[in-house]
Amino acid sequence: MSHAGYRRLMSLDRERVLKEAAALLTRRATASMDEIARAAGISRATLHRHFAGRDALVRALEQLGIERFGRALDEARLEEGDAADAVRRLIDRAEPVAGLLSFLYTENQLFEDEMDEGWNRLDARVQALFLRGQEEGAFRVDLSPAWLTDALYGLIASGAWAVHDGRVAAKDLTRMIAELLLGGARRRAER
Amino acid sequence: MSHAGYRRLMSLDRERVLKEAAALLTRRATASMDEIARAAGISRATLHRHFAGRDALVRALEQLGIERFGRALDEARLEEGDAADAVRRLIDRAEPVAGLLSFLYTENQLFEDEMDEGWNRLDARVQALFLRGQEEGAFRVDLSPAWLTDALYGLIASGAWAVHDGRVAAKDLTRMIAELLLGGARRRAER
Amino acid sequence: MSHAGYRRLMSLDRERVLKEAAALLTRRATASMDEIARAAGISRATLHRHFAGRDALVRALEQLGIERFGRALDEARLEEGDAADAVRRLIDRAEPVAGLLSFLYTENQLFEDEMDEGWNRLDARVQALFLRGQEEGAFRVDLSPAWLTDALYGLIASGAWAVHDGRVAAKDLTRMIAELLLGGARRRAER
Amino acid sequence: MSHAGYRRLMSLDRERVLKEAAALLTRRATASMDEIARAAGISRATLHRHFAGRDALVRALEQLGIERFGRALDEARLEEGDAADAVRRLIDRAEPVAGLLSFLYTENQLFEDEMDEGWNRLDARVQALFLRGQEEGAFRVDLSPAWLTDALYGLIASGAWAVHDGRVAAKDLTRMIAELLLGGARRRAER
DNA sequence: TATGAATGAGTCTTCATTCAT
DNA sequence: AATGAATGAAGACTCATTCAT
Repeated sequence: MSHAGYRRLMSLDRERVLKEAAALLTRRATASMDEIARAAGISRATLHRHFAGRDALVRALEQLGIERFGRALDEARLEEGDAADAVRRLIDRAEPVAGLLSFLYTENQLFEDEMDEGWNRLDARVQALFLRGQEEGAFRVDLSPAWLTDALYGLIASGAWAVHDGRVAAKDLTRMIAELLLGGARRRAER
Repeated sequence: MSHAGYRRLMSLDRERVLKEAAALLTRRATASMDEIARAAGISRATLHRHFAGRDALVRALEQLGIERFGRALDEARLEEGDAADAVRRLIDRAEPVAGLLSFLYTENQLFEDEMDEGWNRLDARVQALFLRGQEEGAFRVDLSPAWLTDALYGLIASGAWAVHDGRVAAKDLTRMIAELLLGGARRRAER
Repeated sequence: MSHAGYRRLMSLDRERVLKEAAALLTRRATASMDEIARAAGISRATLHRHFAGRDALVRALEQLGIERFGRALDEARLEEGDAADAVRRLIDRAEPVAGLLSFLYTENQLFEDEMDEGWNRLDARVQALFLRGQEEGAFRVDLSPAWLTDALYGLIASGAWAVHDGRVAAKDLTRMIAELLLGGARRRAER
Repeated sequence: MSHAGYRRLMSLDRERVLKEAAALLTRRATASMDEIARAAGISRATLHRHFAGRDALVRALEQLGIERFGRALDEARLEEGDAADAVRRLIDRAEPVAGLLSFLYTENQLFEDEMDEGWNRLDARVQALFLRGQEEGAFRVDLSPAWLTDALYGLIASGAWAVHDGRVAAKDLTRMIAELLLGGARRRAER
């Protein structure tokens, strides 16, 4: 087997382990390295060979989260068409990444100040969407893009919990988040 | 000092420790018993005398959280006046409890199914508020009270983070949450 | 109240506590100071006022054990009459002290070498009884008085367990120990 | 080294640790996990890897004690030949296990009722020996097999102590126990 | 004197990590 | 490269003892 082939295999393996770790840690943030290893079907020692330590694993998950959220933003084509529709697409695509991002957010309270560069870039893209909506006259301007962005994250997170706990049907999730974020709870005169 | 005085002091002491524990664990959910004890200015052993173990401490915090949120609901007078105004009062009062509730929510993933009776009662009161708003024609009916309730929690949580991270001014918090929850991001025709 | 009266009261109290401690530790050698205090109906702190520490308590129990066993020897009138009958009386009187002595024996493995003077005196009295029996021609001489003494202790201890676990009736205990110790298991030609 | 070799080593290792633990706990029942680990030449953590906790270790020692005592019974060939001779062989073989059994007996006061099945089987074999002796007319019938069995244990235990404390010579032990148990202290007319 | 409260010292246990095969 | 074994470090918990009232 070629050297490249080897590296490719390793990479696939690593990705699989990462995926399992994400799935497990998303459910239980305090899962031990042992549990993670077992969930991935490898030994603790091997897990440590893939990721130098717990921190390294979390950092790798961070990259995974950024990558996934980045892809979600790409797929949502934030710059195209009606801003409200773009928000709807964003919610739809971002929702599967909610658990992972939520875990990373909680986990990284420690490293607070050294917020990842990559993350900031993605965050800026979301804020830019809300800014565009305001500039186009679609969104109100008395709520800052930064707040609308944070609010979006919060709604996605609580929406994910609501589905997980069975209080909201999975198929309604995107619509409920979008409707609330865009239109709010108050009844509108015209609609 | 009288016997009653003694008992009162003990109670105050316990409450003080609990408060410190809440403050610390809200900031860092993984704080050790040692850190908690030091934060409260007592020894680890004394902490263990007050609360039989970590679980007991968390359960006591649960009661504290429920008590505080209950008081917030009382003070917000949910049954009085305009439903939208009641929501505003609720946000204002609930916001200081956000951190604690958020911690408890995360911590109790383990005990998931045995959700506290007391908590359910409080949750029902919030849902009842949204239902009243819908019945009075103030709130839209295509978003369930359960979801509006979860959304409120999510917005309060992300709002608290936004303030904590300096993205939103503390004094604006209540208004921003209320405006978004009630009116949404979309610009209204009439305003 | 007179000074002597005070001391007398204290002494009574102390004795009662000691008795409770003996009863509890005989059952569970690892009982904590807390349990002992509660069994005696006083606080841990008060227990510590009576006995400077756990060691002091055990030493006091040692004295109690020696005193009780000494009284048993006195009551058995070891020097009087038939040696075999004296052994029977000894077993009968010593049996209630068995638990306490057993506890002390186990507990004092640590202090091994500094065996109590008082205890040695009592032990010597028992050995003297067996020696007398040998000299009078009643007991065989190929088993040393020291071994017969140890054997007696062992049989009393296992007898106490057997009663406690319900394998032997309490009323039969003295007879069974005495018969075995004196006559052995083998069937005799003449009897 | 082969895989089988690996597994065999592990097993040997575990057995060695168990042996050291038995030796230490027999001498001092309150030895800490740390001391046990050091006695076995491993770290506390490794000890915990071999035995999930103190309870698990004690339970493993229980199995070891049963196994050893069982082997002693096998080697004593209780069913063969003269019952008295079988008792002598039993004492000779059981004596090395005395310390361990004594420790287990004391330790398990807590679990009292759930006496081990395996142990009961062994106990029954000893009782059966005494019953056989009675049926063959060799042993007296006014002392129950159950009591003779308990008495045997008690004599072995006190004999072991007597040797340990230097009151009886190790080489005489078996004979002294056997003579006392079988013939008693009283001088026989015929001999 | 008696006791509720406090604590230092120690034990058990778990975890992330390294080692040796 | 993968893994069973080993371990240092750290956390939870308990206990005997002391303090302050």
